[in-house]
Amino acid sequence: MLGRRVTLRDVADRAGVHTSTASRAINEHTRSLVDDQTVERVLAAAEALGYRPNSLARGLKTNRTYTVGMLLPDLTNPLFPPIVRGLEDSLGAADYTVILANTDSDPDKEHAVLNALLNRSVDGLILATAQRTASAAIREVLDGGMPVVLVNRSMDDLAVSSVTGDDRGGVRLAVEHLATLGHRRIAHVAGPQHLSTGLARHRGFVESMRAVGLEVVPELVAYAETFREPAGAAAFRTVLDAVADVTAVVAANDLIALGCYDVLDERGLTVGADVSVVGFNDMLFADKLCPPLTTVHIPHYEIGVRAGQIVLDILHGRTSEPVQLHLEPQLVVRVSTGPPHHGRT
Amino acid sequence: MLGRRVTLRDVADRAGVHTSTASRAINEHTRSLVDDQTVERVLAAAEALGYRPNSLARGLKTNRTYTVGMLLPDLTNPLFPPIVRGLEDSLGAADYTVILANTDSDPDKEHAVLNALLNRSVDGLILATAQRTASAAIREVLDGGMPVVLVNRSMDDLAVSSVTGDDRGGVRLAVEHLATLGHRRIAHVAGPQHLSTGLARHRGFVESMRAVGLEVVPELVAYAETFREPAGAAAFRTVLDAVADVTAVVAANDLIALGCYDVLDERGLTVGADVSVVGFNDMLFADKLCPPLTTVHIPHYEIGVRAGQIVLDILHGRTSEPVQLHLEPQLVVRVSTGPPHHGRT
DNA sequence: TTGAAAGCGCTAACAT
DNA sequence: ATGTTAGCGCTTTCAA
Repeated sequence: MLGRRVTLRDVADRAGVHTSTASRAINEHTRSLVDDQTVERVLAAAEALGYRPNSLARGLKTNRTYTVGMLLPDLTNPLFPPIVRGLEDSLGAADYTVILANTDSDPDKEHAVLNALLNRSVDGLILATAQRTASAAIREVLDGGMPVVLVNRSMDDLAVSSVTGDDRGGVRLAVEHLATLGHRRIAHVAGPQHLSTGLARHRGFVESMRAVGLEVVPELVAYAETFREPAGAAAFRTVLDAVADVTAVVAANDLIALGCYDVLDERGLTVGADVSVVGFNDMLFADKLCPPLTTVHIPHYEIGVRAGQIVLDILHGRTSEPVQLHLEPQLVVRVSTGPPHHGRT
Repeated sequence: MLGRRVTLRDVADRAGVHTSTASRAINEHTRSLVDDQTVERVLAAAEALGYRPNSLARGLKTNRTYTVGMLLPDLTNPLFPPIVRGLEDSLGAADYTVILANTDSDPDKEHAVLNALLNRSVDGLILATAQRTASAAIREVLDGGMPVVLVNRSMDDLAVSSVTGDDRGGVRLAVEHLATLGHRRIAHVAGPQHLSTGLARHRGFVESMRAVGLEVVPELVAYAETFREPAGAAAFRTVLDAVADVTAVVAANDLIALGCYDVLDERGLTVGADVSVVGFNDMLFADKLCPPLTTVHIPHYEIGVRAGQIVLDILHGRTSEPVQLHLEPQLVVRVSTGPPHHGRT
């Protein structure tokens, strides 16, 4: 086993054919060009020798690496593993490999890892890091004609395909749920507004509040600087400090909801009984939290799957136009929401 | 930007040198062979043209891809993202890329994805999927001389390097904690015994119980078929059915601990107050569970970092012998443990 | 249906 | 210090 790797040449020799014939026999889509018996001999030889095609050589020749890069903020954020799995599963089925690169939401790092990906001649790019307006580096990639699909977040530029949850629709579900329970003073801890998710969920909040006949005073809305717990907590504190009779809050995501939990805890209030909290995403263990979180489920695995299919479509030239997919959200009612405690106006 | 990719040839032409000179100038470790002024001209030309080396061509020539493959059961398991991040961070710093492959703990799938990785000529392999005895496919890779590092789990074969938590020591911490609280009838829901983690934690349990002077009757130990919640629940049920006065349980990991939570819930018992539960790993959100889980923290990110360093050592030829690293665990006491409720014998 | 020949972009002897 | 040459393993015209 320490010997040289077996090459197509070895296979061809053993089968008594030329390498080009062996190549044709082994490559599914040229196989029809060669005699059935020859195919069999070649395949047998390949099998016997334990041949594995050298994908570098193939890629060098074909200008295809069968590799797709994915930029994401941080794999450690529970949002991403399911998306990545979906992507790997759909891309893997077509013999594509995905290479992950964490940016830690740092533009310099994004630039660096993007370059690393491009150096490896990825055939396409999945971006989970999109801002509403593209950075220069991303702009360049887009303009260069690289197949790109956005996941989770979209850009204002509709010329690039994206697969996201239905942010506005999802928040509507949350607001309607709370309104139905009898809440009237509903707060929103919004996410960063330079991200499509932060913006769309905020818009969804305002819209739906109006739709159910509730007033949105500015004090009911605070903006978290990031989608993480401490920022969510900080923002929610400002709301509680500003308005006394809040009975419910729609958090822009589950981590922000967790921040709201912390704040309520601090103030001796009980999540669910005193103040209802709704999250967004239905991340891993949302059902195991203290208390189990009512949240809007987004099919993250499927986001990955669909994104994979879209790059594949582009790569295989069977694409039409850029698409914006908004996958259907679903409200999951758990323990963090209930009727308002004191039925104030 | 739609034009042909710029090659070394283009750079060489612009700099007025031969491609081989350009190559030497661009490659850091041959740069000293060429005149300083020439280096400057080449680098300037590369910069101006936006040259990026074709890693396929380079790899084809050098037989190095600067790529390391990682086999893991499922990225979606909260155990792995931190390990992967650690790995990517340490490997990335040396310009290596990691390619992930999920096996879903399915031998056939493992075989398939392993092949996919080998086809890509990975320079090394990180295995988070190791069983105590290697499968034929893994054996073959090992025998072929591929640099391999095991993470999280090790093999009985000490000829292969591994980076794991200190399983036995970790469980000892858990048992001592419970014994100190006054527990005497302590159960163990063990993990699969064909995995080093399952075995070592079980051994650690038996050892430490003896060390603190407690008896281990067979009924106090049950074996979960997998490291997941339902299997943990099933196993714990058999313990509770067999022995009435259990006041605490050491779960082989956090997910199994969650299964124990479920069972106690079913039976109207309160975690912490009625029965203490200790987990293992300190996975994401272990502190947010209902109730927050007392568990043994394992530095997963660092496991990844160290594993990356070890492959790098092997790859750079500065390795000595295979090593077995056991990173130090730490008991994190939270709410799921407390003194036994009824002070029976 | 198969073979011959060229070449993808790069690196590494070898020669100068 | 630089150029010449060959070739990594594969695919793909082109010719037979």
